Amino acid sequence: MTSPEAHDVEASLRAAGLRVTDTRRAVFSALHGAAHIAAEPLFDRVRESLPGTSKQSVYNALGDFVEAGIARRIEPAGQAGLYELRVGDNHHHLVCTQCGRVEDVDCVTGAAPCLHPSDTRGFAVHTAEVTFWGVCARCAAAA
Amino acid sequence: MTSPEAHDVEASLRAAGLRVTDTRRAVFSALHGAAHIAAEPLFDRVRESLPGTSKQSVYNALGDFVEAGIARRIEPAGQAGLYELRVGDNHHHLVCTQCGRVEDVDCVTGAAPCLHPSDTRGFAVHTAEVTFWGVCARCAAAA
DNA sequence: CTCGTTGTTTTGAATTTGTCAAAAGAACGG
DNA sequence: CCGTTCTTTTGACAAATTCAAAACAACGAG
Repeated sequence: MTSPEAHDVEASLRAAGLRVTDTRRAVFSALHGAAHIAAEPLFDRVRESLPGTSKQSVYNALGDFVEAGIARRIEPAGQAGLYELRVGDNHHHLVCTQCGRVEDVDCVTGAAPCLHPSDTRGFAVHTAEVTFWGVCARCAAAA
Repeated sequence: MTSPEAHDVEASLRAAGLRVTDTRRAVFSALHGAAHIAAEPLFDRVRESLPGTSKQSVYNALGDFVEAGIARRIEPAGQAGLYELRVGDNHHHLVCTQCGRVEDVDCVTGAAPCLHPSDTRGFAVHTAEVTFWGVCARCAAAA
């Protein structure tokens, strides 16, 4: 299941209430091939299958996906935004402080928000985003 | 204790191994007056007490403070970086998804990293950064 | 199947939030 | 008080988005 059937892509887009276009198909497929990817490299990938695509269209598609709930945007401090198709399970992220590598980790304790602040300060909390910072195996080995 | 004694500021800077300069004194004091503040508004505040200061100097001072460990930089997705003097206690943040307001919350469970991923994926984890997303009381009231 | 509406893409500029570099100036240990 | 080293200023530069308007395409109605 490394590349989704065209039908699956279309179905996903339609199910999200989005019109099916070449750009969106290509962006969705490219996202499918990477756990987390920034707009720029994703743009490069999209251009491989759909050469004329503009960067703005990629940003549009990504924004639409996030708004529609079929993609999620994360933004580890110091990096460009990353997009992922894995949504709805409130999973968390490991980020390497040296090379920036990002990996998924399952949620520590159940469903969103999965954690509750000691004092909500009057906020209606709906999500707890957890980012684990550390050094990845490769960077540790290199040192 | 809304504004620190000049002596305290100097002592803090020196203790961090930093030379004491007008810019740093002003930046530190301005930071002291706000729990979290972005570079731009902080620059405005600094200019009130030290009009000639350049934005670059403010960025320099903030970067130096972070490097020296006397300030911390957080970067909630979608916002400019925020600086805070509260360091060393691995506390977390509540962020309003509507207005962007940020509040501190004490760490849920003890000291850093305070949480451990279910699977470290080979990472040597040293910090768990938790961001609680929700709607603040004011925004909830406005809706 | 064709049209029209509505949503999408393109193009190109603009914005925000910083970083880089070099020269001038200031801190502080000796 | 001097000299070294660090800091500040100035101004250019850069990355990652966002904005806006005009051209274009999807797709439901007829």
